[in-house]
Amino acid sequence: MTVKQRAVIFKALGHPARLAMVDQLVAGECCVRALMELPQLPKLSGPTLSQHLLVLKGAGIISDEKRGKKIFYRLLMPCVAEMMLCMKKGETV
Amino acid sequence: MTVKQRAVIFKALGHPARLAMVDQLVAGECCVRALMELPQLPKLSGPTLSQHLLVLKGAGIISDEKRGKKIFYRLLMPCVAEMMLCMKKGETV
DNA sequence: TGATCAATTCGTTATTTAGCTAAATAACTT
DNA sequence: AAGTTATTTAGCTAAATAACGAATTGATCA
Repeated sequence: MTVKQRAVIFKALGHPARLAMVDQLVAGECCVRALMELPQLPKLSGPTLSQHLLVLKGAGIISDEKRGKKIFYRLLMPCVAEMMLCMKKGETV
Repeated sequence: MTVKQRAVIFKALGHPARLAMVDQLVAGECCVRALMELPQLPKLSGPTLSQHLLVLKGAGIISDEKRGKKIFYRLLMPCVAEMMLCMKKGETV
């Protein structure tokens, strides 16, 4: 993995809204509506969230799958999930 | 550790120049001149690098110490070092 | 003291990002 | 077929970021 590739991943995670969504996705897949209603997010518009999801997808962190009229997002990188848990605990940082 | 705090850290790591410098610091402390000459960095000016170092410092990822006329930077977060090694190997991601 | 080296701060410019509203698409429901 | 729900695309503005050269600071060396 090159420096550039890694930078794209970190950059994507470097926004509170995107990080909050990833936090949620660590617990399991979600549709956009559910992500929109997270209390940690400072109520952003639907389109704005959609853009953030696109950024995460572009970085390869999440994937989406359409089922019925909903689109479900899922975390692709287990390592990211571990990192999140580690950082949230505040251990070692 | 809150979402915002974590986002600041990821954001700081989300730039190729900063990530390349962190990569180098994983191996041990460095002065700015040494960091400027990293082959992975697309030759940026001194002032520009200085700003990037400030961002990393602001995020709490590195610290600096003046010794003689040089300033040495050092990595503060062991967890970040581990993450880097893990990602570079490309395992699990 | 004056020159030099290491790094930073300042002031400016170009680019990118974040957010919004309005409009469009896609799939279900009646 | 028309309406509803879920989400994205388009087009825009304001704010943040990245980069540079010039000037500045602080410490050593001659």
